[in-house]
Amino acid sequence: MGASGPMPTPQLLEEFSQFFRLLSEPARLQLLCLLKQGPMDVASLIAASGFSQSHISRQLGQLQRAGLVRCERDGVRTIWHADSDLVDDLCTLVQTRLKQRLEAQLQQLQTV
Amino acid sequence: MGASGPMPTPQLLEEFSQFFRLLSEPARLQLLCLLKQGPMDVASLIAASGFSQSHISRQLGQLQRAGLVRCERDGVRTIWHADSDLVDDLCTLVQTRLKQRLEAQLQQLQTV
DNA sequence: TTGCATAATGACTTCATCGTCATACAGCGT
DNA sequence: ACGCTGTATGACGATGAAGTCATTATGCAA
Repeated sequence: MGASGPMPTPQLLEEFSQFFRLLSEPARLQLLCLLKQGPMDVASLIAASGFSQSHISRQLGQLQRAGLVRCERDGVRTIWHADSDLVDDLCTLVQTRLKQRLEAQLQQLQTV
Repeated sequence: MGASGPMPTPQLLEEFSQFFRLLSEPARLQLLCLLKQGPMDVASLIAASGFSQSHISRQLGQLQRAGLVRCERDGVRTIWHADSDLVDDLCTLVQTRLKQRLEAQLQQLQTV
């Protein structure tokens, strides 16, 4: 009953944590959400986020290495695309959980 | 078609990233997985993980504040429980994605 | 070629968090 | 009361990543 799956290997734990670390930075999460709305070049990302050019470039690099975004050169510009629905799914799960917690806390207040 | 949900508010992005940050540490992930197997006291967690007592205590504190674990005192011992299936679900999603990526890379090698 | 615009990278500072050591706290037994 | 065991916490050094500035690479136009 309480039984659960096997313990993940240390390597897998490491990979999981590395992945989650990518999402642990609001800046990266925001870039991912912006790109989710549609492909954008860096200039547009700067305008939409307020971050510096080099900061954005670095974060996109990390996301690209993880396969969460990809880029396509258009002349002198670089158009970036979100390349996975995974992040949305993860955020949806987390959001549901956050809601449950707040509702539970609300109940507690009302009961007492 | 490519249309996606609305941009999350900055506060929500912050909450998401804080949550993912919790999972960005292999130690915490490991503790969560261990507790997933069943409730344990700190001594057992020390034996199973090899981490120091104070380190484990701190990590459990963070996980508790996020509602991912809860504890119950049994005399002088503290029994810790995993308190959510969320992490398993998140890891499952991530693992699926990692697998897809590796398979894609494998295909590339075979095609070329 | 030169000049201009866009994007990526090196070097650096700053800041947060891990992880440890030592200590304090809490509960049980004598 | 005291000691003993198990756990939590303050203080601190070390490590890693964020974010910026300056520079370099890349592509287009004249």
